[in-house]
Amino acid sequence: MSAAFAHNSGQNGTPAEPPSGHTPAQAGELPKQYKPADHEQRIRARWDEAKAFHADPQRVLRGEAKPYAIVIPPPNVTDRLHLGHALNNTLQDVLARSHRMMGFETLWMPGTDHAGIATQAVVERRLKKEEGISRQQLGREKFVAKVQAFKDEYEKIITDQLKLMGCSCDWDRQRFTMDEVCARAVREAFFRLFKDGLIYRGKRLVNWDPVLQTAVADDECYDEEIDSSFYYLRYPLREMVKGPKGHNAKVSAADTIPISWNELARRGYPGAEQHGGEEQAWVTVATTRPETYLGDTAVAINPKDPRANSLRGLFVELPLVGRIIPVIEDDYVVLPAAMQADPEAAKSDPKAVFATGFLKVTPAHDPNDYEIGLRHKAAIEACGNPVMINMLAPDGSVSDKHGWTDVGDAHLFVGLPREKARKKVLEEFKVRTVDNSTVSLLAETKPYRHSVKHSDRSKAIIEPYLSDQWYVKVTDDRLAPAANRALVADQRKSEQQSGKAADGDGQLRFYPARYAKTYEQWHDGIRDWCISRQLWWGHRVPVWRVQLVPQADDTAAQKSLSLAIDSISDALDEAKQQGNYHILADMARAEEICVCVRNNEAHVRMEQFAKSHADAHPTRSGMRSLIESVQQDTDVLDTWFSSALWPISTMGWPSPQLAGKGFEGLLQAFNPTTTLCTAREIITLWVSRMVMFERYLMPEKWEAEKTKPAALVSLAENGEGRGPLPFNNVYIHAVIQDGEGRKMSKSLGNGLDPLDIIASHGSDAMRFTLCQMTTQTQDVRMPMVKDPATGRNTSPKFDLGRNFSNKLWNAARFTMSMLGVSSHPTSDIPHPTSLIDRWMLSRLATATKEVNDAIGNFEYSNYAQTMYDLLWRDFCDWYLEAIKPTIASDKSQQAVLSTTLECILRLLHPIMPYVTEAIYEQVRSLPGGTISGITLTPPRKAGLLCTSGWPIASDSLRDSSAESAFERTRSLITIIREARSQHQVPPKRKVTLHAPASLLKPEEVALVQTLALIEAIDSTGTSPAGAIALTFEGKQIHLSNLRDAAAPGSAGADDAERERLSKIIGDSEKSISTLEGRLNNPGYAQKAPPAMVKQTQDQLAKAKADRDAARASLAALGGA
RNA sequence: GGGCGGGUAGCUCAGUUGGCUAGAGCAUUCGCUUUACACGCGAAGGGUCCAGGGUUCGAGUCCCUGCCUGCCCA
Repeated sequence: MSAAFAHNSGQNGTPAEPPSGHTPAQAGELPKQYKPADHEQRIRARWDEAKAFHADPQRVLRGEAKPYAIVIPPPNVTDRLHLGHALNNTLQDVLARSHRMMGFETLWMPGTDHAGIATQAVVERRLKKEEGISRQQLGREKFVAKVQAFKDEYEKIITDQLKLMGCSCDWDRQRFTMDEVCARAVREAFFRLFKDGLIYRGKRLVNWDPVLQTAVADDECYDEEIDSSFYYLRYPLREMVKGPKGHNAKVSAADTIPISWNELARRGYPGAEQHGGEEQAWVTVATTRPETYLGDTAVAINPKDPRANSLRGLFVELPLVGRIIPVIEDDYVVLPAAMQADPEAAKSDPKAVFATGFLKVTPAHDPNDYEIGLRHKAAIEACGNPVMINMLAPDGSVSDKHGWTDVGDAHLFVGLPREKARKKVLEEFKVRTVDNSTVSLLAETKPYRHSVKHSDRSKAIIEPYLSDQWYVKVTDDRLAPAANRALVADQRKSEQQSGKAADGDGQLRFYPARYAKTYEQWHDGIRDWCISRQLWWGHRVPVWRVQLVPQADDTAAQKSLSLAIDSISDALDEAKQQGNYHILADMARAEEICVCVRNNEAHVRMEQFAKSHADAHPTRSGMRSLIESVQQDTDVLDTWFSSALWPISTMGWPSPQLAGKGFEGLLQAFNPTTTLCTAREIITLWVSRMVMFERYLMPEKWEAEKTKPAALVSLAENGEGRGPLPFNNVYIHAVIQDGEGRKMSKSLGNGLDPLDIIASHGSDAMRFTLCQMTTQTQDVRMPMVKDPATGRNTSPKFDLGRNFSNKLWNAARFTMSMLGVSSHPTSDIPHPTSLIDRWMLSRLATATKEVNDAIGNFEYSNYAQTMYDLLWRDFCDWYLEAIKPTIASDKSQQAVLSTTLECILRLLHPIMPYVTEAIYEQVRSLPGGTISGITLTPPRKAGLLCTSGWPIASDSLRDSSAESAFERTRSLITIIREARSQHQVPPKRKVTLHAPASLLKPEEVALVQTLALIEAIDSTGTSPAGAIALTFEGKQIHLSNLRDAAAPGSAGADDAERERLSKIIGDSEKSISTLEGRLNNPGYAQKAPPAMVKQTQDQLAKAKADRDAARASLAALGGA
């Protein structure tokens, strides 16, 4: 089957496998190779039919099972899943499946995220490409319908991908961040935060994408260097001649006069005398964005600048605009390199090199200037200017419609896009001069390469832009600080430092622990969260804005405001609505009333109110004379707002009753969820917000609340940020990079599609490999190659998992063939006493413990590696090979074989669900028998392995004497194998071992015979000529009968033997010198633990014995 | 600028409280159509554990400094 076939299947949703009509074959008929495509679809169908992954909250509430819950980090519907998703979801599935088998009532909640800006951008691009129109041309309603259709398409692709990966999600409960259940949660959360004053509207500088025309978050931007220039503009200096006009009245040029260089010189301005005496003086500002001068409201100088003193109290006039703005002093201004304390050092700072010491201050168009503007509000406003003057339209063109009023002669720039405006400004400055002089307003231009913020989605250069946005006041003690208090004590910095429990109250734990620090520091430096986006795809802000008719004076305005509020309340019948509205108005400004609606019913009423207002006859008095317009806020919420509610919204919060039938008891049973499994950049974007919201929105006494009968549980109470956590553990996994350590991305073409891997290697192989590479580091590399046959990317790393699946398959095939031929076991199986069986059970018990520890600590690589060694090394290489002669007749051994295989299947199932389930179909009907000390609880549903019990292996099975005895036998076998290989003994030839009878017990002899191909052991104490000598535990033993006497090649046998012995002597001597060196160190015997010294002495004795024996053999050969 | 990782065999990575004469898989070499598996079996070669200091009887592991590299936050 081809990769292309499977790939298509992902898109149309048809499972990848060809129709097989497969019924479980008899053991003997199983094919030699495990073909994933022959099984995966059938297995998945069996899981689905049995509803094997459907969680029942009632079992938890009745106390029949403990809960285990994971919510999926909802993938964006923007695109199909990549390998990072495959990793993330495999890790979750391993947790879900293992805990389900351990007896927990396990809920893995699936779903997808609407991904506001990302999805809108993709659909907009599609629309432009396919239909050649913009979303504005299509209109909001039709556009949203298009996005909805796109979402449906990708939601299906993603769901199918997850299913093909084998994810054991509770598919009946699948959610989408914009479905009705989640939307209810969003409205409720917004309402409560709004009512409690934790959501506000404010004019701030945001990252503005002028192409998509929306605010974007920092994480939706990237920095990229561009070639640009520093432009040096001259602003003519003036001084005020008239006294203060009224309070903050506009100062005009007429209120000021030009100031000359002579006057500046008189004021002590260094170097003023070098300029033209009575000509008007100027200052030079350096900028990369000259067009923004239209919005300048000050010019700043560093107070340490020697020129500052003489300029204090002066002004500049903005050319063409004519605006008079003050010279202010602010530490932020970078001093030119020459003025700095260490001019040489300053030369490495490009800003200092390019600086003039004067900074144009444009608060509405630069974040630093914004801060400066706020610091010097009084000085700026004294000139009659607002601190912020916005001179751009949302599309990035120069505009006098968005807050810029004193246009003056600058009208020639209005309407120009950013780039054209820049050119035009430079042209105008170049040809104009400072009054009364010949000095050009444009001093010079210097090329400058610097980093500029771009929008991820449109690639446009970000414009810092002043606009009205909604904010969540996360700095409030009930939000970010409460999130930090949620950390467990030993992961909190403050408590680690003080050594005592401070105000922490939570159980939130990060794995690996270092990420707690990332989390804590994020909250320490957090700023209020801008939650509004000027998009069409998302949850619309549930606030209606009521504009009032302007009134003649403040008193009238306030009166009209009160009347309007009353009339709105009446219209909405607020009293009967039981607090479903929150009406907010700024009494001082009295221009607008905000009505926040809590639910859909309230929304509909508000809609009707708006309609009735619009329909009202203009001449009628009453409401119409008070209210100008009524409309819902057009913004939508940041995607993370709905994501932040995911753990509770998916379970029906705020109203399981309204959410529907399947939601009863879900929150009570599964909240807080157990573990969140995600990537590290998500700590700040998502983890933090989920903790803040849930702690704030859920009832403070949730532990007590959730034990009440369902009907009495109240979800409507706000805590003070002391509510329950959304999850107790946060596991942060690695990021998969390509072979060169680069991020996988579409543009680099180095990404891997999970479905391609599944098609070429099988789902289990992919999962095993991903687990195996998941260590505690932060990045893992995945070398990628293009498959020439399919043209698709793949990686040879997945061969590991494919080979391992196949190994398991064949081990099972062999086991079945062995047990299939035997008669059914009697009811009383003797306790296994043979060395090899005791050894196998001991290894099994040890591995089980290691796997349990690994799962508990999220050590996926250890888990996979332990299973690899158990199955491949212990079970296949040694156990299966060793039992071949005895298995057919040994009932006890049959039970060990059968039980061990079943334990391996169960232990491996969470990582490799398909192949283990497929084998289990066969194994269940095999004769076996139980082994005391091993508990294998039968499946709960439909005989499925995925619902069977996790194996329990008693510690009593761990048998150190069996392990050491086997270890000793194994080393003898290895020595013999090495000698055979070096002497090129034909692989099938059985040789003769000459060794004392006391060396090995009979069952050990049997193992050596089987595994090293020994025909017989000769204990007569003699060995024939031509026998070779081996050293085992410092004693000489011999091997003979290596080949037929007449066989060719025997002539060279002595040389081979000499070479072999020389190597042993060399290796031994190297060891001897290392070990002697250690023992001769005087401090060693005195300070090292005695057991350590003893061990070294033993090692030395053995090395010496090995060397001496090899020397003796070499001498006997007549060698050097 | 602040924080967090990584640097060990040709490649990808393990190496948990210091005890190591440093491991695995892949790749390489040699031998095998061994009736579970060639997606396999047996054997072999391959390392200045980034560099330099320090602590210690003993350092891949702990401490300091530096270099390279990646990520997150500003």
